[in-house]
Amino acid sequence: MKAKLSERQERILAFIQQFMDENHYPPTVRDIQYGCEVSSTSVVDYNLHKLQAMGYLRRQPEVSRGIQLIGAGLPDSASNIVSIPIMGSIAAGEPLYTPDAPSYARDSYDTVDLPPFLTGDRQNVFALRVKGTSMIDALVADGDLVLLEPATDASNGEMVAAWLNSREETTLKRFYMEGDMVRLQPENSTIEPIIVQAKDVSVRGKVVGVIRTV
Amino acid sequence: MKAKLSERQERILAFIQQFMDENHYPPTVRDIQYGCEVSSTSVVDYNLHKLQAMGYLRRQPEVSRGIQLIGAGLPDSASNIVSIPIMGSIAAGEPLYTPDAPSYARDSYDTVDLPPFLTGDRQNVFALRVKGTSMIDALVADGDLVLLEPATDASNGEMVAAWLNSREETTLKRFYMEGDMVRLQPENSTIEPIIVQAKDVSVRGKVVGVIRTV
DNA sequence: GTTGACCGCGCACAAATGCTCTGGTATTCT
DNA sequence: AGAATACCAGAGCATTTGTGCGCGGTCAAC
Repeated sequence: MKAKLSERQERILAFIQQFMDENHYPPTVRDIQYGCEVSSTSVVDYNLHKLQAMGYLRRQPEVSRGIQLIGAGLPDSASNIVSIPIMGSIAAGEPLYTPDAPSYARDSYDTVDLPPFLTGDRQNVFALRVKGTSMIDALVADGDLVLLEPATDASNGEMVAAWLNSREETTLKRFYMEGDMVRLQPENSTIEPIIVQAKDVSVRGKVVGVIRTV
Repeated sequence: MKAKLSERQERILAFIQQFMDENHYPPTVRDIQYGCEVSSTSVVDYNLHKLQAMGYLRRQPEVSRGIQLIGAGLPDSASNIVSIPIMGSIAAGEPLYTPDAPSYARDSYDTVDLPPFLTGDRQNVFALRVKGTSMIDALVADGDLVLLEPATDASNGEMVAAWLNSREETTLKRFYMEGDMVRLQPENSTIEPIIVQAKDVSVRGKVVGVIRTV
């Protein structure tokens, strides 16, 4: 089914992409015709049918601009994105975060748009900007963005953001409950774990992702 | 300028959003008419003009489906996503990657959809899945997704994917040219750098981002 | 009441647009 | 060579679709 594309088909495909980037709706047959210097709409129609048969796009019959590109054969479901608020930074102090703030209050924060595969089906995911290198043993660098799901407790082995009374700071570690002690294991196995009384540590959220840009 | 919306206008706005989520092109005036149970197209037109004047959307005159939502709060769900191919894995072996494959040949790979802030304006960004813990000194864990920009050389201090002849493996390090030697400095400062002859190392790409999901 | 802004309704026109029909030109197959 | 196939060109039809126009209703101000 995946035959090679003719030069004209390549061009049409590229044009559709460009068109949808510039305007935010699909082109008409005639848009493509002029944009690709084709002499007839029928040629465009012909090649669109070909491209559809090869799975590069989908068309809605009888509908103007009823073209949607199918990138990489994915049936388009991945195209919606979610806005995640960046609710402060995490370093030594406590990040400013109120778990049950109304969702509309998210408007007051910066946000990042992310594809849903990063958040799964979790609700109320938020992000924190990491300041400093204190999380380096959790494989998190200065400037990284950490995605968190609000939580107040965790299962063993989960990566959590935990508040340590003794140090008065929040840190990212793997969580292990051992009797009435809690072991906070760094992601980096060459670093020693922290073991504290359960009452001296409180979970703030579970880590669901880390994003680093350079 | 930001007047309050009538119930009908709210509904129209919501319908446009829903419509663009389901199909991936804007609705026609009549789509809105039937979708919002309005009795006439002129009413839709009237309200669309209103909404446009209030800055909720933009219309292209004389153009079918020439509607695009703007406006805060509504993440532009359809566009602003780039598809990045996952071109293999990086661990001990050489990742399979041909730099000048035609762009549509990307179809043969899995892809991830990412917002553009992760790639900047770089071209041909691709992704590699990290296998194993050998990159842990670069703050990269097993299963992470590394975003790379193709490159054959690098400036000092840049994070690169480098092939080491002596070890026959690709690794992620910061790149420093020092005379005819190259120092590959781990991101994690507690780990010692690798220093090799310049001829024994070849840069494969620059790291532009790291993504971790748990 | 009268006026006028605001909003809705129905209709109709003209442009935009998808699609088809006919015919042509290469290239490949038999 | 003849037939089949793939692709293109031009013209035109039928539907889709944006837009304008006339009319009616509501409501507050005067």
